[in-house]
Amino acid sequence: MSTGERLVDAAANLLDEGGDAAVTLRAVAQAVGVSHNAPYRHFADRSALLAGVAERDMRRFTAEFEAIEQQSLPPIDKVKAVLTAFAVYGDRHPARYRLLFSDPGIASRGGTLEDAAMTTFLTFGRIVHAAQEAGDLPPVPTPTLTGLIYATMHGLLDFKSGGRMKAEKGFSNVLDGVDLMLELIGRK
Amino acid sequence: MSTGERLVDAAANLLDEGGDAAVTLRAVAQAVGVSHNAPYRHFADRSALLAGVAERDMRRFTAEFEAIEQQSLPPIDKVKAVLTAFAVYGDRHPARYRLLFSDPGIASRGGTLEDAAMTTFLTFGRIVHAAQEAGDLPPVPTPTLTGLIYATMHGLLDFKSGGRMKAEKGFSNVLDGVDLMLELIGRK
DNA sequence: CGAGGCGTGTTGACACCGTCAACATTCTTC
DNA sequence: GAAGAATGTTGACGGTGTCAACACGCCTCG
Repeated sequence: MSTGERLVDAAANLLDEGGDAAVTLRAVAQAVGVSHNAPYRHFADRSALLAGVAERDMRRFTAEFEAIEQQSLPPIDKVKAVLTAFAVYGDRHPARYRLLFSDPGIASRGGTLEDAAMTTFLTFGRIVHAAQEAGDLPPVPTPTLTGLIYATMHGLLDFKSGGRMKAEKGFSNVLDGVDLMLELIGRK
Repeated sequence: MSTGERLVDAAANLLDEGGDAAVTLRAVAQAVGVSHNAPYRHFADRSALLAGVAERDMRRFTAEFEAIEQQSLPPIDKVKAVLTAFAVYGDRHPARYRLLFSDPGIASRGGTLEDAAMTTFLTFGRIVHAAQEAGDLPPVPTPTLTGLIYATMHGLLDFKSGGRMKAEKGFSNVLDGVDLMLELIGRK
């Protein structure tokens, strides 16, 4: 594994253990066993390192979704499987989840990360489209519906990972919210 | 205006102008015209100052919602008015929006801010409940439905304010997404 | 074969930040 | 009017991102 990859790995671990604030270039370098300035040989600055983590995880999402797409399942169950994958990731790696889907300044840095994010979205879009054709989701334009489901999922997860999903929000569980949404949205 | 209030004001302005990173205790102090350590006489630390901004804005939301509640409008239009208020605020003050509804560590600091957030949610809940009674929203439990609408709204706004609402997401506008959601969710 | 360039790593420095401690001043209250 | 709290100031500390300068090894090409 190259030093660059090891830096991304270490940054991801620190993100899991101590959140965004724990990802210090110095701490990352120390975890890999190099000097405090070595990361600059691989990433332009701290933000670029975090973008590296985001891009790696985003590509993993795409791969996971493509695997789901090719399973033999009812189309609506594939949609649920994708949303479950989001929820599991958000649960296990809240700081990384927020980095990928909520951090400002990471999304807008353009380049390969943006491409990866779009690919993930388009993959999900194909799965939504199949569920529409099966009649399990309403026949509104696919990108719009995909965006709406995506955003709902994200809102629930962001509330949860930000500590804002208390009793008064009416859910004990993100997936309950997802199921309710799909039920309400689904064609009657 | 007390120095404490002026500090909150200055912090809110810096948030609008340069985002979270621009809110330096030293910059806030300078904007108010006091020494770099004066803020510590009013807030325990940087996080407490930001929580002060969040609480002030959260209470303003509650007041705005209560005003909407008492207008003479069809119940479903009150729901839309509330969601529009969210959207306008998120558009004008993205960094503050994220502070209130997405920042981890601000929500979980407990105390009066948490109370204010719950009050805002409950106020919105009453407005949703009225729309349910009018038959414009499905008769699922009100806290659950309120949470779902709240989360969807938040997901759309968070994508937008984080620079993640591109063409491929299917919306040019947050309110389009909100309208679609209400339409899909509304009883047929 | 050797010289030069480039990728990689190191040390050291700088400005800036949040925070703490100590001291000064003003306001309140009995 | 004195005591004490509230408020403000100066100065220092460790930690952080980043830049500059230097060192080493590998590849390339004349």
